[in-house]
Amino acid sequence: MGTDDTNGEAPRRVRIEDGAAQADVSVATVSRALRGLPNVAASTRRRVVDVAEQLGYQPDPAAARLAAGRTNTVIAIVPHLGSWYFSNVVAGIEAVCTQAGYDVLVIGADEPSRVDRLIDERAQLDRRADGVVLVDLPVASELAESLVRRRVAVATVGWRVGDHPAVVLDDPAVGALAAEHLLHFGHRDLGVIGGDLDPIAFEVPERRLRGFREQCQRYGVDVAAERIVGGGFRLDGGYAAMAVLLEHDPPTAVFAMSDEMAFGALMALQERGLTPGVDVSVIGVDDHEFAHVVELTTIRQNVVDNGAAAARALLAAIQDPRTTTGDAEPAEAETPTFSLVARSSTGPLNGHRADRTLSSRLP
Amino acid sequence: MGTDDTNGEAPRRVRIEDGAAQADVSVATVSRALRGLPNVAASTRRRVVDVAEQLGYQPDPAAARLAAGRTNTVIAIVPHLGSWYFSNVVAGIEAVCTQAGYDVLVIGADEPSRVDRLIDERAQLDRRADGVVLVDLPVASELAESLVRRRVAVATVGWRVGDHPAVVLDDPAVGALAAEHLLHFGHRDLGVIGGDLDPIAFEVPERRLRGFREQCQRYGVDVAAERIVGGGFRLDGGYAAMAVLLEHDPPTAVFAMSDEMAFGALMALQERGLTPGVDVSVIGVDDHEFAHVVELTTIRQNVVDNGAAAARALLAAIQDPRTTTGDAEPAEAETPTFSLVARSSTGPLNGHRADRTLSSRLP
DNA sequence: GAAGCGACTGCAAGCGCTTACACTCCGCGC
DNA sequence: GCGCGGAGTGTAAGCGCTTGCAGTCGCTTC
Repeated sequence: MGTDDTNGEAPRRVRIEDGAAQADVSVATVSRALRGLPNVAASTRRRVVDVAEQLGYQPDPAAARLAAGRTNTVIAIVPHLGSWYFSNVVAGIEAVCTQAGYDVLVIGADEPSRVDRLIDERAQLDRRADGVVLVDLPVASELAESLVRRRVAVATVGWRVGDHPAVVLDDPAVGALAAEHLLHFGHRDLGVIGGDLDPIAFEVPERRLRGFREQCQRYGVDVAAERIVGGGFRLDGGYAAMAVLLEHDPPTAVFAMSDEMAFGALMALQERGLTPGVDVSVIGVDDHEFAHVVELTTIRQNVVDNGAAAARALLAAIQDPRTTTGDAEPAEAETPTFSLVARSSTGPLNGHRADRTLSSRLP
Repeated sequence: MGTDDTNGEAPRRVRIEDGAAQADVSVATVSRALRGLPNVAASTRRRVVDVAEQLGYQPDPAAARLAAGRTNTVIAIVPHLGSWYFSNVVAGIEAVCTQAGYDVLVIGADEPSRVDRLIDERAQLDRRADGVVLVDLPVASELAESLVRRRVAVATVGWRVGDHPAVVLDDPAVGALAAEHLLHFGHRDLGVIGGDLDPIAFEVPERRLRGFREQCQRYGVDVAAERIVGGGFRLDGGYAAMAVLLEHDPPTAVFAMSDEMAFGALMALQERGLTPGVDVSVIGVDDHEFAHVVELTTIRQNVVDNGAAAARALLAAIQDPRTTTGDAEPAEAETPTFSLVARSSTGPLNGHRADRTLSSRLP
């Protein structure tokens, strides 16, 4: 063990015993005082905190982890780090966790197989983190349980596993709201752009579609199967899907299950000289920051908040002692809100552009 | 220390000594064998590796960190996790580091002050990671040096600090290429949308502008100061900037320093019934995935690769023993490549739409 | 006034690894 | 035939914390 290699004049690290000596207490007391544990006299705590401050002492995370068996770390596993949706979810998770003093480890699960392997016993997730946020990752619930058995809290976004805290948009309601908006405008020939988030199958499209259809049925409207086209939740998928929809017997209004797909759909329209909201109405989901620029009607959700809510629920689960004993109340996360944001990409069936103004264009 | 609380039937962890016993060697040998260290007989190594495999043994990272003083962790600090550019850089970093067996910790430095505080001695970055990637964060070089003194390798993206490995686009050349493209089309009335990445001042806009102007000068063209407008590298900023440019004596071509700003600029044009590439040419930088959809001419760079390259250089620096002794060769990172991607948002001065086809529309 | 009880504090045993150092062989040179 | 060096292995001392347990001490409570 290098005791004193003075080559790079590396600053000597302040250890807990330095603080203990300085404050004239034992290391145990320093540890307790600094972590806000009970059974420390107020005056002692003051003194210790002051000394620590003055010395610039902070406990070594590795040592603390080893000794305590807690890592103060949260892992965020997302299908694809670079995409708009996931990166915003991660941003929300990071903000909350960092604030709470937790480190955030990110893992991109670009290959689906990687997920299982990750959560697998081997991966030692339990040695790395106190909790994991699974974002839109359809892991088998046995895997989640195996995590919990190993004392790792689990929270999910967009996907529900067992009764772990989950932040899941009320997708059927979102679908219904989209349908209602289009139906209300008089549209009866409806198309849907949705489909799997390739290569990971997940339930969101199905749920949104269900709500959409149910609402249509209330109006006695049926959505033809050939008017439901997959778009893979990506821009080019939306573009291609709209092209398919326009090919034969085009709908007058289209529900795209994400804004990115809606953008692609809009491009396909424009390329054909069709005006969104007049010739064909398009509604998306998310309220992506580009949506207001292209005047896309959409159903807004706050993606960053979704991540933050999941993180909060996760931290609560971590800190709830009952979690480890297995008899915890399922710590339910806040349900995300959503709302319709009407812009000019949707309009009444007969294309009356009416009194629509541009006032809502830009912030 | 809880020795055996059988409440949740938590699986007993496999420790190194289990492997040692099983393979009939000492723990030291197991440690060496598993980490590929020398001085282990091939036969012994085989045996140990097999046993570890069979037992599912993997060393506890916390214990390894504490004992070895290495963390096998890399921290990525970015201004804003949710933005397209940064999240893609992070994706590149994550891919490389995970591949190499390093954990990736992310920190969003949304408030600029947070950066200094982070790198500050207090923050114990050295106890958390072996290396840090600073993405477009203009930290003072003293801070970087203080990190190095504490044995933390540093690599940067978009910004150069001391002679640490840096992945920096040749911004003047990018500016020049943009200028050349527009000038070549005959444009002489040029506008620029650039400006600080608020709230963090950094050099990129300045460098791109310099190259742009120098190229213009070679054509005897001058860019009027009032035609250089800040856009904050965001979509709405680009929109607003284009509005300003159009207000009075509009340029015939505009260089937007990022695609996001260019998208905003395009919207501003369309809103006024102006056709990009005909009435006003617009060129961006990045080749954002939306660029090909709106037919934006741009200068492509591979953002994910930039992150990956920085990570590779960082890992090399971490593993290079000279780094710690201070006399390391500055491990230079690969220089990112860039290339012009011509689409229809730019065109010849007099708006001849010529033989442009839509063939390059979508993949 | 003795016993009892909390509130504090300290002692010391780990947590599960890594690694300096010591040791044992074995082959080889002279 | 002996010494030597190097390869391979083991021993054990930490790494810097956390925490169970065992006090210590000043007050209540009968």
